[in-house]
Amino acid sequence: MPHWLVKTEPGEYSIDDLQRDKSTAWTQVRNYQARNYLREMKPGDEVLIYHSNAEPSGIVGVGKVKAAARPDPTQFDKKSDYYDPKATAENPRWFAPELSFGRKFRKPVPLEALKREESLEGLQLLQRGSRLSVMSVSPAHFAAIMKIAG
DNA sequence: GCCAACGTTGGC
DNA sequence: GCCAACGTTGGC
Repeated sequence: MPHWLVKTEPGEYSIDDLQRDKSTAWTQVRNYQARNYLREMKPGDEVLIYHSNAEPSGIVGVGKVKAAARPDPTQFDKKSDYYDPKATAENPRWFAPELSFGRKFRKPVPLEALKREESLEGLQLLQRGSRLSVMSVSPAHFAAIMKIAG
């Protein structure tokens, strides 16, 4: 079973917001590689939640895919910053799965700590210049992160 | 199809 | 706020 990691800026939408909402449509992703990962997500898949531009940035908890990706409604909303004039109802470009809250780590695992872990070598998040906001995580890396988080 | 210019991400 | 590293756009 694949595992995933999604980034979010806590000022925009934090894991606390997800906990409050119980689940949310993971909208507003506008990058093709990330989009492709979102479309691969299946109900039950586990998803690490990462806070970027945070103090400190790091993995703060875990959620679960509740429903596979459907067209992201923000692409059709002319008033949205995420409106995409090239997207149509027949041919949507962007997709959003429904993610549900799982648990919040007692202590976040900061990026600094992730970098120090030999067991996390090769993790996409840690690759130079990696800016992807959605990525896959190998079972071994996922297990290692859960172990660090306690 | 190349590539310069521009925009964005995200750590620091 | 800076800036490296990418991604995207658009002229040619």
